[in-house]
Amino acid sequence: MKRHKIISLLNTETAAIDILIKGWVRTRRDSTDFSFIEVNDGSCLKNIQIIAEKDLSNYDDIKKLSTGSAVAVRGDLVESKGGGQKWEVQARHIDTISIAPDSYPLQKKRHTDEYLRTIAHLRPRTNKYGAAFRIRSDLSFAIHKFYKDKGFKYIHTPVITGSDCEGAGELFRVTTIEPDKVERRDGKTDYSTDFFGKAANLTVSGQLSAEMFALALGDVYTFGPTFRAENSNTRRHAAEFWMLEPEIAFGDINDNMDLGEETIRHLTGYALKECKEDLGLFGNFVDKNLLNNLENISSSDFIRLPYEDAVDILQKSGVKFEYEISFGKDLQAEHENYLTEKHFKKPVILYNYPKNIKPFYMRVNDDDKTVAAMDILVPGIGELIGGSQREERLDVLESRMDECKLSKEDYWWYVDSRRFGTVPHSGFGLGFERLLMLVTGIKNIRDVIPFPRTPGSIDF
RNA sequence: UCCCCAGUAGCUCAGUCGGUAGAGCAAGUGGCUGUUAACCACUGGGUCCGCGGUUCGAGUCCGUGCUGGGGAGCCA
Repeated sequence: MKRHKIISLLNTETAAIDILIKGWVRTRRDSTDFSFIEVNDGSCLKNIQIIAEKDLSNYDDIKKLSTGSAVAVRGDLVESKGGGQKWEVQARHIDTISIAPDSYPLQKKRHTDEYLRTIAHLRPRTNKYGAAFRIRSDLSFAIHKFYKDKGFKYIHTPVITGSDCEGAGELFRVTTIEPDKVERRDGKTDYSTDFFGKAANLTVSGQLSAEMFALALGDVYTFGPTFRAENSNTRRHAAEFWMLEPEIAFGDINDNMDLGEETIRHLTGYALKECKEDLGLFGNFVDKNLLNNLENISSSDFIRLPYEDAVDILQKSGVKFEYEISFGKDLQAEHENYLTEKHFKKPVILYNYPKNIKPFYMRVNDDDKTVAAMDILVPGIGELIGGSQREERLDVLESRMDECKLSKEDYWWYVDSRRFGTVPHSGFGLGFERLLMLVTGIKNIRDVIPFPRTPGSIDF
């Protein structure tokens, strides 16, 4: 007999005879002649209430069902005689699949996020984390749907890369050489005997590969794990995280800003529409303003501001910042927060940054001072998107690589793409966990990824 | 990596001036009840993060290490 998902039973309009559910006991309450058992199967936030009468043959066992135990219940879906729920299951048979001992760490009360992080293998069984990871699943799907509907092709870019200085932070080395057998040549590690015959690393971005495919398939995107070995200890950074990276052929910086804004607004709108029940939990218990904030983000235009104007606003704000801002300096967190949380109180797209603080591949503007970069900053999180129009002119790209002291030989294939049919193109990276933080109101990135990897922490 | 805060029962926390440990919830037992974070009574439960020091005496003060959290930098 096929098991029914609890979500479909709770959403049904009609009673049903002889259904089967399987799930985990959240709580049991005993009455004189029967027990109430609340069962959750992960298909939705809500539990279904099971009525187990004492004339069931294994009623003694049923009264031993503890929080966390697994059961299979056959019975009838009937209208509930009590308040609080429309449907309940009048049980005919309850099979105990497994009993959780009283050492089961999840109790019928609120736990702190810090404690739940120490039992990350069990935390998806809580209401809050179940909801967070259902939303994560739904928004992953929404990304694919959104880009497919726009005619973008999904590209699987490599996780292991040979280019060792993409300019986006520290790298995790990939090697098969035993640490105590490392050979040295000219004072450096000799990778010629290593698996790939040269140094290899986990990718910090699929962008360079994605650009090659944008110049072939038109509009493309990548969506997968990314690795940074930075010793970052903040609530916004993880060593392994997921990044969405679209790349638009023939698109300029304005097309790029349009796509970034549309992506964020679409995904927040999608969550409001398709994840109502789970999102409601976060609106009630995590951030009372969450739903209003998401409505505002999804329904109103973002601010677009050249970097130079942002510097001007910050300088004239009268606010005493810890770090002074002036043209040529990167914005500090306090500056970003001022713009998104105090001055505009909404997402802000900053563009045309000074070229000295941005990587080699960003397109140099006519002023020769700035590049066609754009960051999307959102309240509470900071940078959610970073992107740019790419430098498509061979001579400009090569001279920028020289300025940044990058080896053109190592990037020969990247440079090659500017020789053959080069066209203007643009793209960005969106931190998926940061998007989930925005959508759920969860304040720590470790709580929106199933098993977080951070400096000094790789349990589970 | 730097700055700040914290670590006491299974969980969340209190612990006054340095005088040898407490609550709520959870668990166990019993009772009651179409209940719904059920309720009532009773019972058990402690390496006060580790190490060292000061002191007649340290959960409390000092040093140090570890772990966790917040902020900064790096970035998505």
